[in-house]
Amino acid sequence: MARRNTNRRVGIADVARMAGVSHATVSRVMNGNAAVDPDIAARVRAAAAELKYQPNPVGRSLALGKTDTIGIVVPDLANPTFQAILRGLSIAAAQDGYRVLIADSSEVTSEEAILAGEARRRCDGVVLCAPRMGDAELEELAPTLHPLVLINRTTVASNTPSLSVDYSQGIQELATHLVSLGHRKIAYLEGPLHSASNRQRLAGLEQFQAKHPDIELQFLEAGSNFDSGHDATDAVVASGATGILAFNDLVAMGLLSGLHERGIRVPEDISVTGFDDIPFARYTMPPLTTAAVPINELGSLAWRRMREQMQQSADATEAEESAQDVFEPRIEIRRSTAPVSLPVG
Amino acid sequence: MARRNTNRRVGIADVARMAGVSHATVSRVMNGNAAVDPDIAARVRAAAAELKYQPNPVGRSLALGKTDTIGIVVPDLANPTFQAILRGLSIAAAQDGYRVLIADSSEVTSEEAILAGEARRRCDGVVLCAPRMGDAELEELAPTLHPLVLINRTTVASNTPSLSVDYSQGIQELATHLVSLGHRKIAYLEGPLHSASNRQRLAGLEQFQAKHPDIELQFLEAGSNFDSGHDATDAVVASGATGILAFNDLVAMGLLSGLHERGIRVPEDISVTGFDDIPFARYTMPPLTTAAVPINELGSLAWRRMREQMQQSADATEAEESAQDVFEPRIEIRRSTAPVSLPVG
DNA sequence: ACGCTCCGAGAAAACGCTTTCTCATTGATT
DNA sequence: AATCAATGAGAAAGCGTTTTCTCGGAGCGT
Repeated sequence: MARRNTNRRVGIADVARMAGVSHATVSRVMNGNAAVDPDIAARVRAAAAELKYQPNPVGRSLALGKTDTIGIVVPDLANPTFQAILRGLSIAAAQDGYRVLIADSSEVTSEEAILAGEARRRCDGVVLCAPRMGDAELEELAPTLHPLVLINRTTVASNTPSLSVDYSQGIQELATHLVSLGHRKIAYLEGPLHSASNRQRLAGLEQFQAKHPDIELQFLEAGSNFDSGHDATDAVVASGATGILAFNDLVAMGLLSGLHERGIRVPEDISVTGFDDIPFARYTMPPLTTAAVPINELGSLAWRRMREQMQQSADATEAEESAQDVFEPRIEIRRSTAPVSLPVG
Repeated sequence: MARRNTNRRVGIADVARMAGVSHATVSRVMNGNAAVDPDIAARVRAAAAELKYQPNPVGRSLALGKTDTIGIVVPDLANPTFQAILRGLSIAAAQDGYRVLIADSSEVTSEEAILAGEARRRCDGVVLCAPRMGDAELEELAPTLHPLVLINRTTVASNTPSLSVDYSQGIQELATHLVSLGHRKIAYLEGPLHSASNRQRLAGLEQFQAKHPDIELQFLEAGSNFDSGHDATDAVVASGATGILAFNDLVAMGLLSGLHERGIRVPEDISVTGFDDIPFARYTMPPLTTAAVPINELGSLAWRRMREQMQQSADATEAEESAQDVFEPRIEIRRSTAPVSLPVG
């Protein structure tokens, strides 16, 4: 015996007793599974209503082998990108009667695998955002998490869908935009060093450099949040670059603020670009030129891929090749970028 | 029988078989509950490790009568305030080994009660943010949700803790700040009409009016998001007010942007205040004068109250008077407010 | 050497539900 | 009128744990 019987919630047995039928019958009418005599069904329903009976989800989960819940693991819930993914996912999942369980790893990479595993055990599937997890660890982890959908990561086990943003392409377009405005000295404010999406941007810039050997491209350390952009202000000024590609909008905004404090005008003196097009990007002063990622769509597509995968593993039609969705960012030209001003002198 | 036995996950029975002991013993060593022979314990642990056994949380939940999960229902996950509460809650709860389950009512008030009930059944407790739910409905719902903690609402059933922000006080301080700058015509950009926190601000302004009968106070409809602030720009201009109290920072930012588009300078022509001090408030142009609510703290305190309550209902020490925490906003004077400019002429 | 106590492990019940299995009852068919 | 199929409800097993209950065996005292 597990718990004292005191204070029990109303259970299926109570309804059964009140309606004068067996548990089984109550279950049947609640789920509309098998044919049951209309009179009896009515009696059961009346009893259930009278007692305000609501099936215990834990019991159901155990019997059914599903929890109607999916987990999402994110590195940092303070990041607008993950907030937006979470939101898109949550809304889409809710439409199908699923809930989402959060696991915030607080940027502690070593916890991610554990959290993901735990989430998977509690839920019917996991959406994993783990930008800094090592590739090897991811490869090992992924099979144990199935159904799994990856965000901004891919795995060789090709039956796990992944959604990603083409950061390489986006950053190249932003860089090209700056060049088209006449900028010749460009600096990239790097994101976290081990972040997969930072690596993609670097790769994109390498391609860009190859195409534009005449452009002077510098790399400055920054990070992924507002403060790291703000802190990078001096380095930016020292670099002498006229066009700045920030890792993301947050970093760009921090930089904007730092430049403003030093009386450096944007875009007259320096052009700045962000990345992501978070909701606030259009309201900075000046409004931020950035690469727009349809992030809510990403959240809801994540759910769709998850659902597909849960269905096909229910059908036991295993190992189907899964979709690899890549979102092409669309650059959004606002007023933080402008033609380079004439060199003094 | 519920599911086909194919593809089963490794369960306690497998470990028991491998170690040559009973389920019970495995459970005992996994939980360190009773004394078990060190040799046997070692054998069990070895088997568990070998099979990578991880207890099924659903089974545990059923046996233990707890899920180690709490639910939070929010009206809109896009709102930075709720994002921050969620985050604070999630991090604090995680520290105690609890996870949080999200229920986003998407502003559909009629769904809130249902979502809350469902969340409660799935979880060990619920944090409820339901600013627009009717008082009567809340009174009826609250007892069924226990352990429950309310955000920005109170209930007469005084054994449910509630955390709230003193919006009345905050808005009065902001208004007083404007007055001290010489503003005599002030407009309040109202939030959603049925929102409890909007009502509190109105009440605060009523007190303010009583103290300052000479001030001309106008009420303009707006809403709770950026766009509603932006849309209210014309009305603001038409009102002739020189000091604007926006419902919250989002509305203020929208207004800032609208005013900027019309070439109206802030703070030279019009002073604007927000409410909440969301992270972006300090980075608007100009930085926004606002009332700072320690929102992360609110999230973590919500968890503490929840935990206290779960403990005391475990102790069966029922009906203890619960804490009603009210946070006093601290006004944060930035550059969106300034002395009123001399009337022309 | 016998009986008593104590320790520790297995058997089994319990958590709350779903679903298969089984069987009684009814209505139809020959 | 007697057999058969169909219908529908109850009994019971099963989901994966934890925990109580029970009991065998070892250690102790006399």
